This record gives sequence, C-alpha cells and structure tokens, in this order.
Amino acid sequence: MRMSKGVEWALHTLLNLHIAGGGPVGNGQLAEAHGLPSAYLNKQLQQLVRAGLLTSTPGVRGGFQLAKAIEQITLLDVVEAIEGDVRLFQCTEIRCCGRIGEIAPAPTEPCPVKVAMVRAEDAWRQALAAQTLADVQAELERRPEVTDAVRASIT
Amino acid sequence: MRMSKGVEWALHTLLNLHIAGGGPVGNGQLAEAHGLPSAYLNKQLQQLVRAGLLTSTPGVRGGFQLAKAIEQITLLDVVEAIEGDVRLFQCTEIRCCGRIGEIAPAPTEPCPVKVAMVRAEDAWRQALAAQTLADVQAELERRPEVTDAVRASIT
DNA sequence: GGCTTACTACTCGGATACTGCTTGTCCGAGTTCAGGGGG
DNA sequence: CCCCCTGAACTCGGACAAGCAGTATCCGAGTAGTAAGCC
Repeated sequence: MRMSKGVEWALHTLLNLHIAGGGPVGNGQLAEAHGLPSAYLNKQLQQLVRAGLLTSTPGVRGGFQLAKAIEQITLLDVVEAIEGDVRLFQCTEIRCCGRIGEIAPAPTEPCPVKVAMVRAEDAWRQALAAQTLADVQAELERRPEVTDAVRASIT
Repeated sequence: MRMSKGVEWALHTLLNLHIAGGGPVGNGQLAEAHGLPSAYLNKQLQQLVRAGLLTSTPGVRGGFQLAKAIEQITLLDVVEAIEGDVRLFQCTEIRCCGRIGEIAPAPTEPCPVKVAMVRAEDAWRQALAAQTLADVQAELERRPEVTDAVRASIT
C-alpha cells in the first residue's frame, strides 16, 4: 500500500511550472530538471491534462503549462489525478458471505467496519484538500536559491 | 494504491473472535464464517500474532484467540500489522537530483512537498488510532441477529 | 481396573507458484518554425 | 521586396514490455486427544 511515485513527480513539476512562469515548457526540460525518465513523466503529465490541471500545446515550441493558478490546485486534486479513485479500503461485504451470510438476514445498514475505515480516510482527504500548491510554494520561497535554480534550469 | 484485503479480513475476524468468546478458534472455522480461502487467511492471522494482537495455540483443539481486549486494539494497530509500514507518500528527494540538484545547494530543511503530504497522512493515522475495535463492536451490537449468527457459525 | 505408550488427527507455520498493478520504454500523429523559390 | 510552399525538427499522445508487490496454495513440524496394550 504505497502511493505511486508519479504523485511526487507531479507535485514538483507543477510547482516548477509555476516558478518558471506562464510559457509552455517541454516535457524533456521538466524531466531533466529532476533527472526523471522523460517518457514516463510524460505519461503522468497527460493524466494531469485529463484532470484539467495542465494544458498541453503540441508543436516545436509546445509543452505543458498550468491550467489554473496554484492557489486553486489542492493536493487532493493532484493525488486524484494521478491515482484515480483514491479509496484505500474497499469493502467487499464479506459479512454477507460464508456461513454468517447464510444465517444472518441480509443487512440493511452499512457495514460498521467500512464506516469506521471510511471515516479515517475522509480525514486524510480533507487534510489533502485543505492544502493548496500555493501553501507549499510559500514554504519553498523561504529559500530563494532553490527557486532561482529552478528558473535557471528550466527557462 | 489500495489497501490489502487482508485488512478487511483481519478486522472482521478479530471482531468474530471477540463475539465467539475467549476460547481458541481454528483457522478453518474463521475462514468458513466469511467464505474466505483458509490458507491465505492463516497467513494474515500469523501477522496479527507477530504484532501481538493474537495468540496462537497449536494442537488439535488449538486455534487463535485475542491477546488483548478489543478496547485496547485500534484500527491503526490492525492496519499496521497487516500492511507493515504504512507510509503512503515516500519522498525520494528528487529535488536533489537532475539539473536543479546540481545548481541548488544541498538543502538543509525538509522537503516542503513531503511535509505537506505527511501532514495529511498523520490526520489519517490519528483518525485510525482514535477508533478501537470496541467502537465498531458497539455499532455491530445494534443488530443482535448478526452477532447471534457469528456465535452460531463459529462456536 | 489403572497406568503407560504408541498412534492418529488436527492445528499452526513457513516455503512455494500465480496474478495484477506499477514502472519503464517505444514509436506514430500533429503542429510550428525555418528556409527556399516564385511573383 | 513580399508571399507561398515545402521540408524538417520537435512536441504530445497512446500502445507495447519488464519488475514487483499482493494473492493464492501447498506441504511439513508440532501437539493434544485417543485407544490399545501391559502391569
């Protein structure tokens, strides 16, 4: 149970796109900025395009650029764009199978085990939705040499 | 990114062991109660034994029994017992790789991206740790026919 | 009849195959830019 | 000198393999109960 590393790549790349400015940046530049395999990063960025976080422009001067301001992009948006449906615990209703399922009547209420697990997951999702990329960016700007390095290696 | 179904099995099985009473219950009975593959369920229960949530007694009248009261078993205990280290987001420090890593000086502060993701995960873990099996059991007991079915199929 | 002993059946425990998802790679469709030729 | 056309290079986009964790299964080690044999 671990998150795809594409989430980490997407988060850093989105921030880099904001730091670099508004113009479109090619996939190769974004990959080399962090030493990532460009073809696989491209695959992740396409999912961000489908999710509406990025826009892509083909052609020789094309590339990816942010579709929204980073203030409007939450961590949950990025995680869901990469991971798809983020349901950690998937209830298979085993309470209705086997001998217990044969004896007990069909339940009408939701499974208490599921309810408890979903409750915890909602806390996680809310914590993700409460943080935007702008919040992370604010932390990054406390070290200007890092943002300068981003601009130098991308622009 | 989805949780192993062993977590669901473990949660229901732990509750069943509590409902059935104190005596040891064999792996086969626990599996048939929910129609699960017994050999694989056994593998999961062994992990609960290693985590100190269950005790196992070999022999012809042996089986598994709870090592603690359900009031002292949190959902986090069960998840960690099955899943091992539950770190969804694993920071690989890509900020230090590639061109940016070559230009920018080695960072001393923790990665802001990591900090934000870990903050959300801590909310999840706290929500898991705040709920015990006794809480789930309290919800289950609102339908006595279910607990009766458990006793009938296990004992 | 009571005790000892060997046997059997049943349990857990770890070692061994199989499946699906994550990761990684490749090639094709489309677009923009540049350069050359013609008017 | 300006416009058009052809070519090429670069971009995204989706289709195609490799590696690994989760899933499932099997067989062996160990123990308690049982039954037979002996005292």
